[in-house]
Amino acid sequence: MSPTTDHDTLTRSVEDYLKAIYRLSPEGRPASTSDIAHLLELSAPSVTGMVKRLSELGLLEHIPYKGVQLTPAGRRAALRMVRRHRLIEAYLVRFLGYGWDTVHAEAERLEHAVSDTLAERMAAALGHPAVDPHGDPIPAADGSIHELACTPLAAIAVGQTAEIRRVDERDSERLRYLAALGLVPGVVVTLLDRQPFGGPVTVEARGEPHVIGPELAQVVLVSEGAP
Amino acid sequence: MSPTTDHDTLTRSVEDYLKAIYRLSPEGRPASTSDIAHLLELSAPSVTGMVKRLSELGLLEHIPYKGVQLTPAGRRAALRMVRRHRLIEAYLVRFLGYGWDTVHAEAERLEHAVSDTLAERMAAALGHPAVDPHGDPIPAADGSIHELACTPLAAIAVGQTAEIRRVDERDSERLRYLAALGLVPGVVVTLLDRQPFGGPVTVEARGEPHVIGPELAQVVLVSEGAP
DNA sequence: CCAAATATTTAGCCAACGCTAAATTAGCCA
DNA sequence: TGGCTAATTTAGCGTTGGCTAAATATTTGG
Repeated sequence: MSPTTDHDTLTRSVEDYLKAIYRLSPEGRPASTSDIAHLLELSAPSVTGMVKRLSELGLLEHIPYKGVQLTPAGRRAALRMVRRHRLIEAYLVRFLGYGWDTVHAEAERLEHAVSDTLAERMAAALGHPAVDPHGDPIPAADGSIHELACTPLAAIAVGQTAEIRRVDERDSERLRYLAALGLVPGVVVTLLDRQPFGGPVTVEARGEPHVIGPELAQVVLVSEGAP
Repeated sequence: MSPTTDHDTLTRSVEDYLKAIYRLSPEGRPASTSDIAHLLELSAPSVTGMVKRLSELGLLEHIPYKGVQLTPAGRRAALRMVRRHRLIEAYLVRFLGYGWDTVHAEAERLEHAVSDTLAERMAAALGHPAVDPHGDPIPAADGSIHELACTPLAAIAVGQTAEIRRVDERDSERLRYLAALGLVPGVVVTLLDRQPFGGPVTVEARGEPHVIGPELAQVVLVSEGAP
């Protein structure tokens, strides 16, 4: 209820900044100016300028040359955006024929336009899902979120079996490729082989072996718990 | 395919101006600066300024001190917004529990954020409806639209029977009141009485008589063709 | 421990879009 | 037709949120 918490006074840009800072550091560690600039594809001075305004709005704290941390109000606002984004993705995939590789861009625009009411109606229509189509957890309306403990596929031991939980959503090419291989959340995989020095790994999914590069194996998150 | 037709280069503001100008004159008569200003709740000088920019973008033609007319490109862009707006309203009422009195504000924001793809998917999910929940016709994707010939309820003859077709969507209070009276599109009414000098009219709807003021009777549009 | 490389901020600029106050034009009426 | 009023435009300004170039701080490697 503080004036800084008042939504709808937040600009599209402001919302993007808060979301970016949250993504860079969900735990609240300071995030660097240049990381924010890189993530939002903006120049570093633009970020410095906006950061100054956001800190005046009480949404974050800025220690010059050191970094930026969301205040509780900033974090709340960021989580609200994350919730919307993921609910929208889930809704579009479930009800409007979107694929997991195409929802991101649409959600990126819609998240700034939906009201709280609409977000909650979508949540209800979906049966209040816990995760979005990429396995990312959807924060609750009260701002609580539990990230489930995952490790990159690249990091598990050879011979180990695990379930795919979550895949970075941002590159649609990559998502299409992974879907073609059947490497989607819920699928159980076994690591058959790993080449040294950052080489490719071989995984078995649905009885089929696949060789995938290390950077892919880094963004596919799994958790142990073979059924 | 001309550069001026390229969508997504259009700002939220630009889209609002085009829509407003279209609403003020669907037939293409010149619209006045101050009418635009009034509709958008902006100052007249702001409108003059934007009008200059829009005419440089090739979206309208401006004869100073005379008025403004959409070019074909401007009209296309306006109709695209109108289509989205009405599809969104229809979708929200049909699938997400909105009432006809609450959809307008939500659609007003969403129309700027949905992609063509999403608009068409909503249209498909709805079965390509011809009208929105207020009876306003939804332009086709190719920009064609047929306004059905209607007369204000205030204008029909005493004793005449007609069907409610369309109600101005913008005032939710009014919409709620009309819904409470059962005066919604599809309902057949008979004009029982009209008081002179802009006095109230009495209509019968579903066997019940209702006395309504002249301004209400002006925004409820009917067409003759009692079943 | 200092210098070079890197990160960050400051300075100064621009475009979009809003505003008010003042000037101008149009339209009307005597 | 001349002037009054109302509509419209021009002038000048403010905010948001970008940018580049230059200055400054930090970090790192020799």
